[in-house]
Amino acid sequence: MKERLECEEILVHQETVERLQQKMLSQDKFNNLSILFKMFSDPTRLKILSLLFEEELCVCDIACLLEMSHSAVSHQLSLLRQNRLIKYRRSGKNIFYSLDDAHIQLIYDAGLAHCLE
Amino acid sequence: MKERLECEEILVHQETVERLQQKMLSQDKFNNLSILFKMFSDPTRLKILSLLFEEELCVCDIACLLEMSHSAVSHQLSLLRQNRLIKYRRSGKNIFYSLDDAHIQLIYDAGLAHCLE
DNA sequence: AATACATATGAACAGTTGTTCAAGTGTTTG
DNA sequence: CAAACACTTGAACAACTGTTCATATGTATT
Repeated sequence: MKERLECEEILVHQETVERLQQKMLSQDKFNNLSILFKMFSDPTRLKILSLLFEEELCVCDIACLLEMSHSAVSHQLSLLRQNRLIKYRRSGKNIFYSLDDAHIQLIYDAGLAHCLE
Repeated sequence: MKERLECEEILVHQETVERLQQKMLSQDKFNNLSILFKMFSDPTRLKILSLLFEEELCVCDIACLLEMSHSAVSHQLSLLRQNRLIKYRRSGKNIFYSLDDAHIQLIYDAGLAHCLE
């Protein structure tokens, strides 16, 4: 705390800091944004999303493709659903998942472009 | 395991699964991508990045703007540096950080666009 | 109605993450 | 060169994350 005050008064580029302070988004927006990116920060969820870019799939299909238990997949789908990245529809015994929003693929693609340099 | 085998042989859309299997990226790529997105999955790091989009800043500036300890900021900067999102240059006693790659802002902006709907 | 099936959910547990505290660099200034 | 400064680093710890296991829900079939 003492550190910070010294810094603020003596060392820092005062005008720069004040200008940037105005521009900064609210804590809430940063929190929401971090939650969105958190959805992309796990390989299992990325795999699921990449599959759903191609087409609608049921839990069973996804579990097979990922070689994971239905339960593990279902938990991840639940997270993606809660955060509005995907939606679902029931068809008889199956539940089909698909993307909820075209933005999602844009975010994924922007990340992938960076990774592939 | 038994569950999965049953699924693979009886229930799943066989052609769909096989086709998607071909298309899927390697585990390595998914891992790298998840690490990249993990950098965006914390509000503190998002704040830092958003500041660096505007201009080069020293640790002290950032700590002031975020009202956080130098140490906490430095740890986050270190992570961002290790993962090549930012670079730094020393100038006397100060170390100035800046973006390492224009892609970074594209990813951030794609996320923000989604959040703001 | 009873059973089987596809998926969901809750609890529990190991592994990871982000912060703090204390101590350590490297640079400038007197 | 000693002190002050700007920043980094390592250890430690609470909080969070992702998986597993066991159980529950809802739908179709018999």
